[in-house]
Parts: sequence; structure tokens; C-alpha cells
Amino acid sequence: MQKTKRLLAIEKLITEEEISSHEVLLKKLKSKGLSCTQATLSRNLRQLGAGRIPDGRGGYKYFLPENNSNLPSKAAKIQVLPAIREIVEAKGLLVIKTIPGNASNTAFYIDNTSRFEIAGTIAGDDTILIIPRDGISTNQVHTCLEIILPGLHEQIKKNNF
Amino acid sequence: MQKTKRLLAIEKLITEEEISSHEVLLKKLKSKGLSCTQATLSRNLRQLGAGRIPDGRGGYKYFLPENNSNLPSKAAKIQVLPAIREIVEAKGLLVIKTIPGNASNTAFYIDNTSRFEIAGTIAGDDTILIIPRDGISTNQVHTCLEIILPGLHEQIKKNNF
DNA sequence: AGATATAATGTATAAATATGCAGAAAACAA
DNA sequence: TTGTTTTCTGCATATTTATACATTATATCT
Repeated sequence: MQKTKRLLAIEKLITEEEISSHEVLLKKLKSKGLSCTQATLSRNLRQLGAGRIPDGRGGYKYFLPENNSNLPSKAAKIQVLPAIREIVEAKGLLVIKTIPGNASNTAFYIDNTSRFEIAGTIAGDDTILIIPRDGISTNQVHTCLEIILPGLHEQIKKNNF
Repeated sequence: MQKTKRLLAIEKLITEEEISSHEVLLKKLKSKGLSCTQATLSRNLRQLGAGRIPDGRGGYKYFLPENNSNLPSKAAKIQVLPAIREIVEAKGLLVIKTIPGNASNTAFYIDNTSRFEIAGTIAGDDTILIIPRDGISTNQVHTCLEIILPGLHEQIKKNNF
């Protein structure tokens, strides 16, 4: 769970600041009590889909391609996330329960993220079936969902009261 | 002038194929008679603003952020480019002459590319003034213009007959 | 054209980033 | 809990990418 915090922190840092290297990012993470090695950082950046591009001033900076459309991202937080009630697993698949009428919207958002881990989704009225790609565990899909919907699992816990 | 060809070829290759490393790209360029060293490639990729991102399958690929909006790019070719008549230099500035009435459109396109080299533009009816940023030579702006309007200089030569 | 300045390139190397492997931690099952 | 499997991580290192410096090519000026 330290990892989730770290992923979120990395996302935040590279979108809000101009990070020029792993080394710089490592120091920033350390100052937040989320230290790790450069190797782990390399792996985490890959998981987040983060890349590196010229900054236009002779250097380089990290960035998240997803940020092109930060409207969907914002929408995800205020529309998609609050509509999710719970997630259960069955036969290697995941079933997401939503507020009635919201399954289609939610599945649309998940599809549009085009995450490799998810082969496809089917949505009813308040239920979504998520089919993980071959070789992908349900745990990996959970991580994936947490990445595209930060705070999802924590919110679900709260909903259970 | 080999360089311009190479830049265009690189652009084309990384947008049309999934290029995973300099090494792969070098081979492709070589097969097109546009060989260079890895060092030059590194510099060229930076000039083009090309970056590297995870490909979603455990590897990495190069890409051009500009590609988000390839509508403007197409428009540039069929609308902006044909409207340009000539480019002259004066006092470290560049003056672009266009077909009457087209200066505003053209300047708008140039502004929207947000190239670091160009501090700003002023457009009349058939004349645009381009102000290079401090420390940027007119030659560098020419290269910059060729990047955002491929074929520009060749076309101007033709127009002079 | 010849002289001077600017940009482009290659070579060698430095710097940055990715990864195989092994151990640690966490999740899961019974 | 205990054993079993999966994920995560660090270490050391391989791989990849960037860059200082020297050289060549290209453009600029008179």
C-alpha cells in the first residue's frame, strides 16, 4: 500500500512540476517519506504510462500522456468514482456494482483508458463485467483500476458503512 | 539539406510505426539512405520534440506529442503552406510575404505551434513579422519553420519562377 | 571568391534508465 | 497459523541515451 501512495505521488509530481530525471524525482519522493530506489521508480513510471519528452529548453521532462484530456480525468473523479459501490471477483473476472443507471458511463470510462490489462467490459444497468486479458491477475486489474480511478478502493470501504 | 530529409523521415517513422529505440530507428533510416549516428539521432529527436513512452506491452516507443492535433497539421499543408510567397530577413527578424488576406491565418498557425524559437508574430494583410527569441538565429527559425511547415523552402524556390 | 561565422556531425564517453536475479513482503488458501 | 503463490523491491549491472569536444560542412558577409 506504500506503492499506491508512491504511484499517486509520482503522478502528482510529474504533472505539477517539471521533473527532469529519476534522480530528481527520487529526492522529492524521499522528502515525502516515500523513498525507493531508481529501479523501482523506473518500474513505477512504466506502470503509470509516464514518458519523457524534450522540455523545449534543452532539457527533458517527464509527463503523463493521459493529461491531454484532463477533462475526462476530472469527470472520472466527480462522476465515475462516486457511482461505484463495490467490486467482487468471480471466475477470474471482476464485477463492478454501481448506482443504478451508471454502469454504461462507468464502463465507457474504463474502456476509454485503453489499459492493456483489461481485455474488455460489458455493462448492464448497474453492473459491469470486466474481463482481464490472459496472463493478467485480478490483483493486477485492481492495481490498474486504482491507477485510473485513484481512491477507488478506499471509497468502496467507506461505502460499506 | 540531408538533415531536413532526415527530420521528416524520423517524424514519419515514429508516427507510423512503433519504434522502440534509437538503434531500430537508425537501421530504418539507413535503409532509406539517410544514415547518421546515434548521437545525431538523439539531437534530432530532441529538435522534433519526440519523446519516449511505455507501449503498454512491457516495452517503450517513441512518439510526437504534436500528433494530438493532426488536423491543424493537415490544414497547414493544404491551406497555410500554399499561401506563403517568400521569406526575407531584416535586423535579425523574419518577414513572411503571403497571398493577400492570408497573413493572419498563417501567423495564427505559427503561434499555435508554440515553438520555443519564436518569441512572437505580428500579422498585417499579406505580411508577417516573426520575432525570434533572444539567442535564436534566423537560421534556427528557418529550421523551425521547415519543421512546422515541411516543404516550405522548396516551395518558395518554385514560387520564384 | 575568400574569410569568417554558424550549424551539423562523428567519436568517444558520460550520464541516465532498464532489467535479471534473489530475497522480502504481501496476499491467499486451507 | 502455516504453507503456497504472487507481487514488490533492492542490488548490481547491462542497455540505452545524451553530451563534450574536435572536425567538417554549410551559410554569411565583404
